[in-house]
Amino acid sequence: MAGIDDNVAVIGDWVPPSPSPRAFFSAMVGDDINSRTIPESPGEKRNEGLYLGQPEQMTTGNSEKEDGAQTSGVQLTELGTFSEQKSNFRGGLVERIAARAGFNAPRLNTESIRSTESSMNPEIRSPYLTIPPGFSPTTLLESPVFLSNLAQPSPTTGKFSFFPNGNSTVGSDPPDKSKETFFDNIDSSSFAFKPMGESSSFFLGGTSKSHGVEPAKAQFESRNSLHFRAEFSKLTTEKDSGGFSVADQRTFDTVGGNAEHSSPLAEQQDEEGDQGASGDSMAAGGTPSEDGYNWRKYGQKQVKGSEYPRSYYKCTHPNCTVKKKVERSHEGHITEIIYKGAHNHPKPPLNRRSATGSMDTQLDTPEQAGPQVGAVNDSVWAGTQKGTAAGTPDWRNDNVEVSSSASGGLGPEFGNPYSSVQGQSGTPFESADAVDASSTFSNDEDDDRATHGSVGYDGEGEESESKRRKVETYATEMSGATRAIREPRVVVQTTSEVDILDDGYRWRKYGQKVVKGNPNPRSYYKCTSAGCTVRKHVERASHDLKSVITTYEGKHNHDVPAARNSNHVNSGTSNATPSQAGVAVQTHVHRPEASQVHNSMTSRFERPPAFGSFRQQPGPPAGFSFGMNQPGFANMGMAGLGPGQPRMPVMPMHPYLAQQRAVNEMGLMMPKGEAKVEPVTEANMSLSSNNPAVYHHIMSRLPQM
DNA sequence: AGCCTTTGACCAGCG
DNA sequence: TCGCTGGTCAAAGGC
Repeated sequence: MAGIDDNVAVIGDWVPPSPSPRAFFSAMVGDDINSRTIPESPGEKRNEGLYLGQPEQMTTGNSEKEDGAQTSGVQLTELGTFSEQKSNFRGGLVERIAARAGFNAPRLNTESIRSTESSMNPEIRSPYLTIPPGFSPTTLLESPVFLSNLAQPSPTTGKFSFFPNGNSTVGSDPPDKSKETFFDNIDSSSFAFKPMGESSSFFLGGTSKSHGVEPAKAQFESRNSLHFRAEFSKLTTEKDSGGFSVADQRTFDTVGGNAEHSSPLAEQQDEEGDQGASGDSMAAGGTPSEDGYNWRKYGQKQVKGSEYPRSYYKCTHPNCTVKKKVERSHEGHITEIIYKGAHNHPKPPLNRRSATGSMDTQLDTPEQAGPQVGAVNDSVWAGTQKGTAAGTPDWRNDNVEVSSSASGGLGPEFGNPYSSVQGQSGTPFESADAVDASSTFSNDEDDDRATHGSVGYDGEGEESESKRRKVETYATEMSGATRAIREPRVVVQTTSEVDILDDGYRWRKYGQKVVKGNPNPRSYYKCTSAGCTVRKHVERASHDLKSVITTYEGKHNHDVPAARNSNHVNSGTSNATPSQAGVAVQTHVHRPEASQVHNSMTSRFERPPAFGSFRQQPGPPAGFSFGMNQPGFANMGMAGLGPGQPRMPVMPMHPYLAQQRAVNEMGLMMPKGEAKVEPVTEANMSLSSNNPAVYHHIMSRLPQM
């Protein structure tokens, strides 16, 4: 998450390159994806073309997870293309990101990627594999750009600005005015969560965050939609399992979860995640600028539980107290970014770093929203993202909003950015790499809290607490679990009543318990898909009953069930999930998230980007809800954007991205760049609903970035 | 000259 | 009370 605020959100900066959110929306809304006229940069277009162009493939892609080979094949192809394209772009994400971030984002190895992809196996895809060293999912998450592209600003990055901001332009083209208008409207109204900054999803549906980008390792926490946090925590299976005690004790399958995590794949992923994260993360977190804000490194040290050194950054803005912690792998990939506090100022002009790339700009935007807003909230690091404030221009407001209405804000914790976002109100997302579900759980509690807390929590006191929580959480996760294993964890916090439950996936409730710090019982769910180890737990935020915090753990190996996809928003309820209430919005969001989670988790990103938290506002804009809500591609699909249907403009971003966006909007930390990068998104948008595939693709890309 | 990074040391919280 | 750990400070150096 961007600073805490801003966490990760790398994405934001992208704005320029990527199509503006508006464009996306517009596209989504009105036009068929195909019809869309969003201009893209050549490179981008290509990507899109690739991805988008082949919705079917995308779909297939979805299957990828499940089907490794075939899909993978497709993906590979796409990915390969992708990567290549990226390279072509280069301006591409990586570069952009780097520029933005100020750091050098490792470039993707196309080759690597290809190979990885080629491997097709989900495993192979593991973030590591997939993600080129250069990319770290984390980065993406963090990178404001990413989000920003989406339009979501992330707290961290401050990009949250979301659509409104320059992001909208993203490069793309201006959709029809009508569309634009649409967006505009949306922006203003719909996106309450702008504040979210980090939380990714948000943006539209929270999805925005784009976590996608960062999948892996980084955990994202986006609490409310507002904030997103991307945190990377490694969970140990044991922890989870052990820690996890359910009051009800029904039967928790947690065990399995743990095991799962421990699975080689998981490990790989974790590792990858780390790597990827590092890479990406670097961009995101690593470089301060990634999120569009200017950071000054004031310290670095080796943290006990962490494999990599942790760098401490302060926002250089005069009165801004936002800080962020970034862990990078030796390779330079960002493995974790934690934002603390919310920016109380708009993102600085691109200037140097930001200037670096259009991407920066974009990134910035998104993140800004998030973290920035949160200024006040400095909750703990995690909270950084809090700032999330949703995309509102006023960071501060965001915070407020966020906190108050969870919905709105995402904590930036995740940096609010990313991560931090979590906070408050919004729905935070955490995507951590928790490998083990079980572990996750145990950790989750803490984590979640932390995350959430950070973001959301209003008062400073809360912040402090939240920080602690986060810190603790992280520490716990980090240390406890060996990071090695981290699985991506995504925490999505939605303000609304909506649960993430409806994420399009099928869930089986296997436990419920009251966790410390929250009088509200937490329900544990497992994905019912065969072979899928993804788990999630859902609980109401103690501070805001309206806020639902969903934490996803596990990877990913399958797409959203078709039916569900179709359900998406409207359907509202998801299978297992109880809450449907969220209604469309949530649904979208969730789904995306879920999908994201699944995908992302699986995806190479070491850390999954936070899924979006999208905070949806209690009442998602009607029109939007759909789009907005949709955090990720998945969402899109879910949204009912069928392949044939006009997709949501939302973009086809893959879940992560979406999430990121969300986050950004939330003000969370989403990774910026990548997502943004993505123009892809746009392209993605064009993609059909098959989000999963898209996600993957995107994911792939991102990392590459 | 200014800004940022690096890096060792210091401080505070916690068990 | 001690030790550990995380977070921060601040001098030195580089760009």
